Amino acid sequence: MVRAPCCEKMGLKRGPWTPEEDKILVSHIEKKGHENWRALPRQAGLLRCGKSCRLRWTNYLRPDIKRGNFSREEEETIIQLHEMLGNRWSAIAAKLPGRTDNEIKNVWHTHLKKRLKQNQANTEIILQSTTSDSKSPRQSESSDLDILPSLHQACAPMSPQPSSSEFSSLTDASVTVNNISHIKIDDMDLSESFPEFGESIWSEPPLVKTTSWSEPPLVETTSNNMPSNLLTVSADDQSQAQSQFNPVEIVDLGCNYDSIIDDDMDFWYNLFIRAGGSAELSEF
DNA sequence: AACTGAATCAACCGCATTCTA
DNA sequence: ATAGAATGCGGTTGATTCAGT
Repeated sequence: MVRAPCCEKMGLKRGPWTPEEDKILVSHIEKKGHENWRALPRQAGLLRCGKSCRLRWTNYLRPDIKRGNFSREEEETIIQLHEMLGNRWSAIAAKLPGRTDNEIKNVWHTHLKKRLKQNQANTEIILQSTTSDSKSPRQSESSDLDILPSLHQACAPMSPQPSSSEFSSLTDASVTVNNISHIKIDDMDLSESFPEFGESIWSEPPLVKTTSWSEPPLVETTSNNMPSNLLTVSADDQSQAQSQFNPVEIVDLGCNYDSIIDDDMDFWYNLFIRAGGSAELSEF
């Protein structure tokens, strides 16, 4: 049995809004504001519930609403923010002036989710082809990082595609500190992806650090508990060879790994995904 | 032209959270 | 401190439009 809708129960109108109703609502809000949504329809003379009026105003009638198709930039922003925030549509909408949570949610479900799925499928195909060729001498001698260019191509719609020369500069830029390889990811502009953390933490290019599975998770952070620009990537444990990507560990100096709260974990996890990784959180 | 399935998007529902008396 | 009201939010629905046959 379905619970009767509140509007119907009270003899109020439901369904699509008419232009007349829109006019009444807009002119009432322009004159008196919307301090009390519950009382508003009665004051305005509308046969609607307050909830319906609020929704109509916030999703359609608000003067600052931007109509029309989403730009590529807006879509990229949604994808990046969704990686960080998940289905927190209102939080995502807050970063996109003129767009509503409802609109963003719709775009996500109708366009972006499909696109990401396609990207993921492309990635899997590429990875399968790279692992199935493992008998070739060149492949067996190569570093796990060799998959990065093809991985990047698979993710192309999500991020700018580096040229082959850019990729060679990527690997050329690797350095070794304490027997750990650090590879710069030059093509990622993480300051755009995570602007709320300020410019300071992105002042250095992000690094990917390769290490072995046998090592305990490194924990490395800056003094203000902000994320450092290091990710730790396993490179040499054969038992993990079937894994599609190198596992990435959180690098957070001086901070108790266990004490990282859920939101922080989300941040790190999303940062890892931005770096091209793919893993369940439990793998950490 | 008619039909059908897919895509789109406005609107609703109900739970969670915040506010207020 | 607490209960009820108000509001916010995310998931879902269903009417409409579009594209393919």
